[in-house]
Amino acid sequence: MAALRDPGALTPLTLCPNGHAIDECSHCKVRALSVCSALDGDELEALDRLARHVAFDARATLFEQDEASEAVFNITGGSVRLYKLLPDGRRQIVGFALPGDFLGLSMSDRNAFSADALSAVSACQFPRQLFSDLLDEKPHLLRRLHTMASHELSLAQDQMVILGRRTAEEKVVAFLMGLRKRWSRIDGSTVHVPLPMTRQDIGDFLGLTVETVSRMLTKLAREKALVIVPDGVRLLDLPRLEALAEC
Amino acid sequence: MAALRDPGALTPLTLCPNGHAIDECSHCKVRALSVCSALDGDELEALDRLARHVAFDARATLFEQDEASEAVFNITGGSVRLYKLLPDGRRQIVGFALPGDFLGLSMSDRNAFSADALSAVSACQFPRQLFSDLLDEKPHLLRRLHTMASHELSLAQDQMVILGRRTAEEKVVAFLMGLRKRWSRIDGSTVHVPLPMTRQDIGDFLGLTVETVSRMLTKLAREKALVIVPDGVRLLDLPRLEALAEC
DNA sequence: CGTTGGGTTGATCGACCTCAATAAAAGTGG
DNA sequence: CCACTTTTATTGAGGTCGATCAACCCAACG
Repeated sequence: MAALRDPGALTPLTLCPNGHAIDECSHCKVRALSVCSALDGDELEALDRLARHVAFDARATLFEQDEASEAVFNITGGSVRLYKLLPDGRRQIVGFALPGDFLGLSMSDRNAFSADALSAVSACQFPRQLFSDLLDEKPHLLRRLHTMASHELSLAQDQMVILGRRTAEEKVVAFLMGLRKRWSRIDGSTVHVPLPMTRQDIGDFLGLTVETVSRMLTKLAREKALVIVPDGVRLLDLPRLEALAEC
Repeated sequence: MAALRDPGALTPLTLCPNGHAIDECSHCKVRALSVCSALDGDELEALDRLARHVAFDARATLFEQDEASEAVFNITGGSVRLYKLLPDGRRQIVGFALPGDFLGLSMSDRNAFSADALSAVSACQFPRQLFSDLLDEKPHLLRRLHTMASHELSLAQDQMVILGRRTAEEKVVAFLMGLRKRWSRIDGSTVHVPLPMTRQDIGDFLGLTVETVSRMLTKLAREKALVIVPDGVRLLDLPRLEALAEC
């Protein structure tokens, strides 16, 4: 695990040769959440032969918008920011990838967005074309991928409601509640919500400015709905927060 | 086709018995755009056995948010509004379905949104469970569905940029340009953009009020960037509009 | 006809943005 | 380990874009 913090690692590092990968997978903490779940021994083996276990330093780029897509990733640790840039510099973050999330669901040949590491990130990397070929051989894997893509689509539509029809306060609360739900599947935590991204990132995800995000968080803290802690928040008044996030 | 305008048709009508359905399909105008494309004879036949050709009057409901999903649809004519409602009545339209579009890509057992007809609509309807079973037998069909879902996801992410990081004017222009692109694949038109939805619908899609949508359209018309015509707009200054929509 | 549902236009208001200053935290190099 | 810089976060004052409220027009239709 020391390799994760290798200060020179601006490019992916192979943590272990493919020959040992089965061992890696059997220890994988996000197996049940990831694309690998619900695959039988045969399928998992085929998938595993394609996998390279890689790590990225915080701030490293996984891939960039409009570039040819060479690989797809299954995130096993850390968190990743996914965003689109407008020509004039305005930025919209389209999602944050957490452990268990899959990048490249669409299998398209060009990246629809950029992705970079918010913290040290570990991932399983698969060559895109080989992974795509495998999908044609393993319908079970394809079905799993489709289920994950459908879930992503559903989250994207929820985000549309948040962006289009909610107030600044509601946006921030909905964001926290949504993130809390996702973290809880990973680390089981209930009231502590780690925020590995900056206020600016949250703003660019919610269609707000940094200042407004900061103001809303302090307002919620002043009203004792939550406490701001180092690298995150602790939720205090869940009923009130759930009412604000509604549905 | 008279059945499409049957005034009593609040529930789906079968346009033809299943036995004739192959004939229906061979005449289908949106075949190349829809889920049916790129399927071989065997697959198309299996799909066809499940299909019921149905029609809805304008304003009819195809299905409602949170209800158990009983069927999936392939739209063959007309247009459909897809939306989510907040408990307090605020509405976010998550998309407009045009001919060739598929409703139910996610195959989930509950509808993530409501759908109702903006105009008279014709569609191929498939029982959800049977369609899902067919996906397990025909990987080719699943792959096609996944490709369509990925495309939807990409559109949803583009919409996030529009909702989160664009001005009212840019939103309206981006909406028109996006719709133009979609219509052009169906009817080949280039500068005429039919708008079967109300200004309110456009507002609820873009996160704006009716008044703002109306004001932006008149502004664009005043500046000779477009002309407002009955049931749509005609785009005049494409370079200017493309510049406003950027990327 | 009157009624109803869309659409447009104007006047006013307020939620959020912008600009600016400061504080706190995290690196960085000696 | 401590000065120094850089990045991130907070807070305040003032401005603006789009919302709200209200009036009116127009076409469709019973």
